Amino acid sequence: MRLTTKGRYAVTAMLDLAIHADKDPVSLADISKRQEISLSYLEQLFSRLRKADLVSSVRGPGGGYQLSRPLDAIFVAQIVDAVNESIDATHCNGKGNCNQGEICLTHHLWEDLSAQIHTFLSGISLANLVARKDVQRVSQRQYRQQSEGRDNFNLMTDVIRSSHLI
Amino acid sequence: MRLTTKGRYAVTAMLDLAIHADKDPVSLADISKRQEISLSYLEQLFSRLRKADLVSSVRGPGGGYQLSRPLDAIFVAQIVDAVNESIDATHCNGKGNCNQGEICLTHHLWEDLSAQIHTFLSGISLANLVARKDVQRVSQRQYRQQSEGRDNFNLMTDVIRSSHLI
DNA sequence: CTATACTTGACTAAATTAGTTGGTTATTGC
DNA sequence: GCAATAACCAACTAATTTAGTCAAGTATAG
Repeated sequence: MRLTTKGRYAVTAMLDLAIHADKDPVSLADISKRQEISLSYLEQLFSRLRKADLVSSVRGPGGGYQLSRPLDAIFVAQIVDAVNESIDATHCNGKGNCNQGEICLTHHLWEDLSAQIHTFLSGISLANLVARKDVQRVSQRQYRQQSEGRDNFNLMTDVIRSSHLI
Repeated sequence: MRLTTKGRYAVTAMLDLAIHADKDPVSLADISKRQEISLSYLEQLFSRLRKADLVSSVRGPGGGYQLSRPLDAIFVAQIVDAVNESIDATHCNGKGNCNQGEICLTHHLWEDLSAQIHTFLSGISLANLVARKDVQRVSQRQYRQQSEGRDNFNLMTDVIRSSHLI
């Protein structure tokens, strides 16, 4: 799990897609204008998002991209993973021949930590973000709907429960 | 909140420090050998960790670095923040003159998300990691002690409660 | 006085991020 | 059929970040 501006661009673009998609596909040119991300950079990002099966494309005039799944089935972790090469395993990769019996403190630690963050971001869906954004725009308060809020809370407690650190 | 190998190096080095510090300071040369991180790179990292007041230094022979606070008062988020320049605010920074009334979807979204992760990593202390590491080495199971586990769970539920997304 | 080890700064190489250029291919509508 | 649209694709460049090197210092223990 790597977390840089690249991931932010991807999440932002996907959220833009989520917000502006009713039925017709959304062109990258539109996203580019709205979010001020260069078109060609978006092309690179969406190439990966498509390979990760998070979006599907429609060619030709009136074409563009569509989410390939409902809002509540696409999670921030998936988006970030799709555009970032996974973090390199460094040094003694798999071989286990690390120095003086310390048995690779480096690896296990960060990989676990990384998994934690991954699990955390797997708990936040585009639906969550859209809901938050909508409400933020409408009234700045009064979000956290009954059903959505409950589902998310349950989801998060599961995340917590399945974590190893706590 | 940025999350790259740089942060991993810092967390690893700090954990090494936490494990090998009884009373005497630990030299970067030792950490360098054990964790296979170049000495000069460690020097750069510890320069920042010192400025962030996470470690204190002792010069001269037998010198080195010591944690400037107890294990349970140093959190992963602080370490990562210390070595990473904070993520750039991009485009319409503060001015609010974003395009066609969208009022900077980009910012608020990612900054909130970023804050979430920050809060999450603020819940994991060096003490947590050391405990985990110890137990992992001893028996691979049977961690999650009574008291520690409870404290952490409470801490995390607070984190969850204070979050805005869920 | 000397060895140790932190401290500082400038410099370099590699990798990643971000963007550019210049195409091609598929599709729609006239 | 033809023109416009917009996805696709690859190579190339610039900027930034990461990682490491080099070469000075300064403080201190013995």
